[in-house]
Amino acid sequence: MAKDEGSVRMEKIVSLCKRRGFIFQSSEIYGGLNGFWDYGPLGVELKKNLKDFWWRRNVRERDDIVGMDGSIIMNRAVWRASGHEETFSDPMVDCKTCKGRFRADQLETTPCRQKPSKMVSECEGDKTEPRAFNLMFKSYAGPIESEENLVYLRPETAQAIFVQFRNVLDTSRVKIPFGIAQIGKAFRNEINPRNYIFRSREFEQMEIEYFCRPEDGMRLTDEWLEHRLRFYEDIGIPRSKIRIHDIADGERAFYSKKTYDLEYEFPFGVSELEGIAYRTDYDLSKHIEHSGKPLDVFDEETREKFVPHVVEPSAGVDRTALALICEAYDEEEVVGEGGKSDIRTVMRFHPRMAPVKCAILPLLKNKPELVACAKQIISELRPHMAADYDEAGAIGRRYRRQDEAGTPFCVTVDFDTVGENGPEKKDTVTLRHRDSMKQERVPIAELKAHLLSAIL
RNA sequence: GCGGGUGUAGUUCAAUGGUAGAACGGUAGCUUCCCAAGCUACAUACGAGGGUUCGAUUCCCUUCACCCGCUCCA
Repeated sequence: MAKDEGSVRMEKIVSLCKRRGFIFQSSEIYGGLNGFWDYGPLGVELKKNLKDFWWRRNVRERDDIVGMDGSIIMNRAVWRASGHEETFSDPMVDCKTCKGRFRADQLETTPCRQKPSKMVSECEGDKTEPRAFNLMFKSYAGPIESEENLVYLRPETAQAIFVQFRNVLDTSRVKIPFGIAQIGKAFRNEINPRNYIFRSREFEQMEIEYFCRPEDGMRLTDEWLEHRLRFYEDIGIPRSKIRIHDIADGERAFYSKKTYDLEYEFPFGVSELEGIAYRTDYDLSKHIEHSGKPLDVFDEETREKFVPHVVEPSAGVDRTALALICEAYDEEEVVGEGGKSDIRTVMRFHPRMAPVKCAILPLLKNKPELVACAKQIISELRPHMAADYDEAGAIGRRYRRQDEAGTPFCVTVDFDTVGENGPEKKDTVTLRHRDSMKQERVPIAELKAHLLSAIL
């Protein structure tokens, strides 16, 4: 069967990610582990840029959102209250006819609800395939592997925010409406991880729980939608590549009154990057019920207490990083001076997301004055941005290397820079632009400001 | 989870029942080199385990991983 365009493109992207050190298979030398991935030197920079920018936009640049960083392992009661422990149990089969739910391994011994003379495995009911609901990884806190010590790796980051709601409210002088933001790992024991890093068993989320008055929930959900779409544009994912999926009544989680999924057109299909869910007061109410603690707030206007409602924009870090990679990947035909053409592979990251912002290249490595000058320049840039130094091979080869890494700027130090060809061009360098391949002459003194303005 | 496919240097591929070649890439050196294809040298691979065999990268089995389709995605 012929491979479709998306598969071919995806294979090229996967290959480049390995070749250039964006993404590796976890524990690869031992054969890997299904559903787990590592980020290499370039990948970790990309992911860090994404998280840092998200944090800047949603925490640092706003006065109504504060951050926190919850532990991955929490008291088991958290997951009882949230409903995860109950819902994520053993593989279950639902019967659409009698509405019963049965353990898949007990179908032969469980009587049918409607025809108790028959077992579930024999009745006529329209049954689903067995579904494994318990997606939570288990471990034990403490040396004894006992039921009392059982803990879960969190399957979502949100609960850490809900259970610390009171502490944040009491210590940070925030007032409704306000949000708590968090970036962190979550774990789901997915039955079949798929699509490269898109669905993995260990992943990172960046999400906000935005607490508000009940009457503001719907409006704020729409406001967050716009805000989040702007974010994606600001990291280089155009609005035209994002599909907004307004989840219909009946398809949403039962506690949600409104949910938007933001989906990106990946080469393997349109898939979710982020969900913006109006979760009402479901989560806080559940924790009030289970913990017995007052998680409501006092309304100065109405002189009444109420449980805040919450709007949750929840984005997948790894999925967004993959979207950045997919969006950036480009091949273009370049015709050289001799009429010879070749394919240039270039990662067109937004400069703000690019793993390396700038590469400093001495034209020749066996000329000490060029090398010394280049090293001086990079030492001045390094406190301000990720910069790379490369002296190996022909200059054109080095440009192409940086193209595959997605480095937006290359700075070349040549004999003019060190004043060998007269004083006019002394202390200037060639600034080469990744996307256009155009070059300009820039004074070294202006370099830092020039680059910083482009990558902010 | 089911079905199909694929596993050989970093990547993309080749060959072979007698322990493997290439291209690109990488490293080192040469080079007044500004868009990969100038020169020289070097390094690097049969996913793992078991079986058949005098001998297995090749055949068989198991397993792991990846890809495609279905399923699933509280």
